[in-house]
Amino acid sequence: MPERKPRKDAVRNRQAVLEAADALFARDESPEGVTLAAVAAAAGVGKGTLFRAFGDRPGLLRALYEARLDPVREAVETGPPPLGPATPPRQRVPALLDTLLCFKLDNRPLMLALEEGGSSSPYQADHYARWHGLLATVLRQIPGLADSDFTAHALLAAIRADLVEHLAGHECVPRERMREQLADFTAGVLDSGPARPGERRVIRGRGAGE
Amino acid sequence: MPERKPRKDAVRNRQAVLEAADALFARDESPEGVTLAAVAAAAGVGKGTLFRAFGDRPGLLRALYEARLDPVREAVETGPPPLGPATPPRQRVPALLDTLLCFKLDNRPLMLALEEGGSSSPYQADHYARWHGLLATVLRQIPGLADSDFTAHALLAAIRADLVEHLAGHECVPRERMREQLADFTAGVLDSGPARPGERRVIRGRGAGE
DNA sequence: TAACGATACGGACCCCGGGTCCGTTTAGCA
DNA sequence: TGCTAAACGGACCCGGGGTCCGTATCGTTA
Repeated sequence: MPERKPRKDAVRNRQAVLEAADALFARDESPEGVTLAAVAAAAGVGKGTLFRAFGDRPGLLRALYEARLDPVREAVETGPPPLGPATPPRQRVPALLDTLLCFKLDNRPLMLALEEGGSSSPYQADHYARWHGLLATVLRQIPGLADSDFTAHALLAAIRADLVEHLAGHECVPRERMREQLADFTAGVLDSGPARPGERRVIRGRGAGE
Repeated sequence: MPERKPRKDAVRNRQAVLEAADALFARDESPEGVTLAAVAAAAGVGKGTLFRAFGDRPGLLRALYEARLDPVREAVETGPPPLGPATPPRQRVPALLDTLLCFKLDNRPLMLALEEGGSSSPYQADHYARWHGLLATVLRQIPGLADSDFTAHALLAAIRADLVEHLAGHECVPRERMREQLADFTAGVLDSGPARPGERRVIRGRGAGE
């Protein structure tokens, strides 16, 4: 793979676009309102340049996300407890979720655009697959938990960008409050322990079709 | 409020559009692909008619949703246990969630379009507010639960249309399996019981800013 | 039943945003 | 300094939501 180095102006422009996008997303609260033409203009660059550098809207969002996420990812992959791999699962799960929540709180417009802006399901995005995979793996190491895959999905759903935005933005729930609520909720899920045998809850029909 | 009766052709056309939309959403799996022009054409009606009858895309979706939901709503509001108001909270919560899940499974494309299609947050929609309000109210009657509002949000998030679609459509999780998973998850949340005093879980920093 | 106002119809039209194309410019190498 | 490959940029295209208004239809009154 030769992978010849890109031209200087290319990297400069790429950077300019990244910064302009960052600024625009931070300023406008509605990510839908941020147009790619506007980003290009703010970066002092033509639309063509922007699209060549990032492919399409999701591509730009992804690039922005990766850049911001980098320190977090490192802390998760190789850092010390309570985030790093050495942490016992029962502690690591809430730490991961809390970190993700804080990240989303710190990058509300971006995360909103990333997760919910696209026309295709956020569950296709591979950043989601990564988090889900990690979380499910850690959950699997906690004995007595029902279905790690589903549990991971459900826990991640509790901190979806638009829910976070709704709580923080519209209902004005303060940061620390949300963190507590999430922690309590997570603890509830994790503590539910091995379902005492024989106490399976029957849900009883009314399933609107079958 | 006189509220004079609408003309016959108006109600006929309205009905035709509703049915055409129903059919189109059922056929195409991707709700994004269903264009309002296509719906109008399928109904044998001009776009103008469609927009006069329903206002805009969300309006049409809402109308479709209300129509389908009607029996469920009735069962919830005035029906017998385990859905109706007479049910003890601990049983009613899982019953409500299971019902909602089944409803979403039975109306996947529609619910997908309704919840995630719009450019604005699904948390603004008042159908969400209704479900959340009901669920939170019931949760509040269960002693020892941390935060009913947040818990309601989180439980509803676990059955968001796009997650349901992802599991049912892409990961091919069968209906009964999903119902079980949801039931187990819900039970875990509900059983977590009154947090033993003094055992508050500290999440310890790493909150990406503060 | 004829005539007339109110109501509804329908599709051409507008707007806007994502994405493309290609003639022009520029970096970087010899 | 000259040459080529790479990058630039903005005019352009496309498709979908939503509007407008001249025309057709309803249904009511005489």
